[in-house]
Amino acid sequence: VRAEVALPLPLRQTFTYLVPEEMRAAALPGARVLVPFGRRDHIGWIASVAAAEVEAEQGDAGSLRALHAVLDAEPTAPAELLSLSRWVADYYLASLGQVLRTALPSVLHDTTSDRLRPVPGAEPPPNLSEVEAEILRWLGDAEAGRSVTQLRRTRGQRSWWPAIRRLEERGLLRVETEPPRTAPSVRTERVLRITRELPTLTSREEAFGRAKRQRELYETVEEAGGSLETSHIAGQLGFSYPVIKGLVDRGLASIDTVEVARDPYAAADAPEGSTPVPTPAQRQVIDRLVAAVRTPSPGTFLLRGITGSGKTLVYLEVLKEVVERQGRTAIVLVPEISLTPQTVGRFRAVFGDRIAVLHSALSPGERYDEWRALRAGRKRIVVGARSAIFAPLPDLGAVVVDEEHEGSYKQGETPRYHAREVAVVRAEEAGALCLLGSATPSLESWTNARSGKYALLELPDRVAGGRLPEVRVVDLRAERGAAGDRKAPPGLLSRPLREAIEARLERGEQSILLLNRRGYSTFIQCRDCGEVRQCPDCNVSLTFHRRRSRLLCHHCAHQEPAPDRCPGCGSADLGFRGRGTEQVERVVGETFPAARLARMDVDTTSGKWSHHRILDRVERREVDILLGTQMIAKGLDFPNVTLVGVIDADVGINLPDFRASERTFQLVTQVAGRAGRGPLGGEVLVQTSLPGNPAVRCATTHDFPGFAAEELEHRREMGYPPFGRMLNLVVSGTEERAVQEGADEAATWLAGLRTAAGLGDELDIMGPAPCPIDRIRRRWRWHILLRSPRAAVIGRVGAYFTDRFAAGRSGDLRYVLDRDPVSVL
DNA sequence: AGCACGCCGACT
DNA sequence: GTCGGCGTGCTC
Repeated sequence: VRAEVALPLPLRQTFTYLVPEEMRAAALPGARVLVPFGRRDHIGWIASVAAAEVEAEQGDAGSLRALHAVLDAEPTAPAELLSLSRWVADYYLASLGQVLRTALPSVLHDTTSDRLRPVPGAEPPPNLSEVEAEILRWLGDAEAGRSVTQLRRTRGQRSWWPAIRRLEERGLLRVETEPPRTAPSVRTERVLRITRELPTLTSREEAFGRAKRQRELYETVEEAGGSLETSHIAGQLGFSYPVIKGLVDRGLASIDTVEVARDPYAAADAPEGSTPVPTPAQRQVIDRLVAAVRTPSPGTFLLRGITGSGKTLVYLEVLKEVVERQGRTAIVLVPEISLTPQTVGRFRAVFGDRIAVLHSALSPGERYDEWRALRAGRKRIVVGARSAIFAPLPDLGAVVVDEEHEGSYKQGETPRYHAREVAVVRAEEAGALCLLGSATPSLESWTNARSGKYALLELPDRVAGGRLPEVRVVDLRAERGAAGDRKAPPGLLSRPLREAIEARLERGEQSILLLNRRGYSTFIQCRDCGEVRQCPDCNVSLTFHRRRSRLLCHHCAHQEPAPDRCPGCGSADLGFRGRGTEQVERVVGETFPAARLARMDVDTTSGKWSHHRILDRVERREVDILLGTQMIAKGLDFPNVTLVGVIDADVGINLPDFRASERTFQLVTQVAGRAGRGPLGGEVLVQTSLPGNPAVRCATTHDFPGFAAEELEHRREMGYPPFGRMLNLVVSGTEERAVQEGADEAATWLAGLRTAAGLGDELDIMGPAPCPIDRIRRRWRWHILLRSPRAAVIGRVGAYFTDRFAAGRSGDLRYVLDRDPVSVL
């Protein structure tokens, strides 16, 4: 009997192994196996087992090797998941093994935890082979045993397993496969916590004197809500341990060993008050979905509900039908950033502990626990980000994809799948309902809904008679000319926005300010020689982060101290260009000294639960003005927020990416939706230099259909999605010349394929050209965009390219194929 | 992806 | 003269 085994390598073929007699019962498709591969062992998955008659035809068993072991009594990837993974692998041009690795908890395949233990008192026979003798010698009489990994490390990489098995058979040692570790009940972490507040500037100057880095660290921790994990401070944030110690020695902070912050999701409670009763509009939508979910193939629905229209209640009612009345299971996908205790709380209020939450802060063991609970049917609903689409739920009844337009559903590394598309396929295969929800649907889904491929449902009004907030456009071009407006740099806080904020402060209401750009200023330029400080490893300028007093690269981990003079010519006249959230924070702070500010962007939320800490403060009204990047645009529901200000709606609108306009529209619409969610009503001010731009104009008039119509027209002309399908092929390498030549070669090869396959006008090859960011992490990047009206053409060409062109090459050049790219930067 | 095998410069 | 660089090629 032979098994086809999928390995988590970038090789799309499967490998054939002989299945030893005693493993036959367990060697089922989807089971994990340990196999010898080249000189080492790998964990893979059985893709299929050859039937006896097929085997007879193949002959030649001589070159095949045998499985070392089947690691599962029951396959970890049930048939349903295996078939879904196959689809993902085929569609996104990855190997089945790579997909399974992403789909299943990492403890199942990360490293083998096999331990070798000597058998006490066993007498080694004289006829041992040299390898066998070596293993026994190495193992000695270590009672606790030693791992195969250790063996490899100390004795070298080679295939040890056959010898180990022989020794095991003769009773000279034992192999114990440890079950994957489950979550330790208590984990600890070292946390730096501010113990003394320094409210005034003078007190700060006194406290720190010339200790600049300590002050920067102090303020960084302060920003993150008063405490941060030391590992994070020393790692990602780039402070050294002496700086941490300095703060402690000064008596400003302490280091505590704490039991890990209890998972806030575990404690997420039901919100106060009873579950709302659906409005007639919601009722209608719910009824249609419930009717659908009672049929054998419910299909896919797109629910377009404006911000505040109560989509979550619709989800809850559908889940009640599926889980409570039908006894089936359900998946709810949410963008990672919206996975807040508040969101989870609403689900928990109804379904209690039948819900599993899969979020990024789970340890591998915790993730595995949740996974097993779902698989065993102990939990019936999973709420999670992208990869939760692979949750092992038996008898799936519904898949909900909230904020379906979100780009974060697309995975940025292999396999580059889009969870929304996988959701549609999985639901279809399972006979489950697929429900996509958004206030600003992706143009792909919108088009599918309009063409009838999906059913369209709409919630055009806010619940409880709430109205969409009034939007005022502030034309920055006019503002800039306005005389006498010298209180703030032009373009950051216009007079109308300033007055609006002031009014909120007076009334004790809250404001949200959006600027989708981190840091203080986007680049530093010498006013004398014009030099802009670039990242040494990427072709982008470094962003100045004032609090940390450092220049950071937003594309790699590079950071360096901020210069006080130009490194090129020595001039001290440095210009800080382009504004980010840090600068907004400073200007707003100076303009409204009494206001309590909170800033929320990746720099203030890098600690584990810091973004919940910030949002909690907003909820408790300890914050008057919340400002930040796109992470404040989604899902927040604070009734006391009556003002939303968009500092610069034009950020990103001119990126050389065909989705730039769509993203701008979505962002502005979504953030505008944060205003006026309570009885107090609300107002939105949008500052822009491009009031006529369709994305900006439609967002300010809450006009999704108008935007879609206009943008779709443009996409049609250009043959861009959803009218054409695309594949972005990125060639990268460390030698600029070689990358360009590699890209040329690839393009020529593709052009030849086009001719040979008679694809003529069905395949458009654009490029090669340097990627808009043409160097990242020392690798030069060129790309070729393939475009075709037919998805099948893209699929076939992509598969051909990976298997016939890219597979044959190794070395410095890498070829990455991104199907249905979300961004082509 | 690893990890081999295989041909040309700086070291004991 | 050997150690070691990383350029092709294969892994059931």
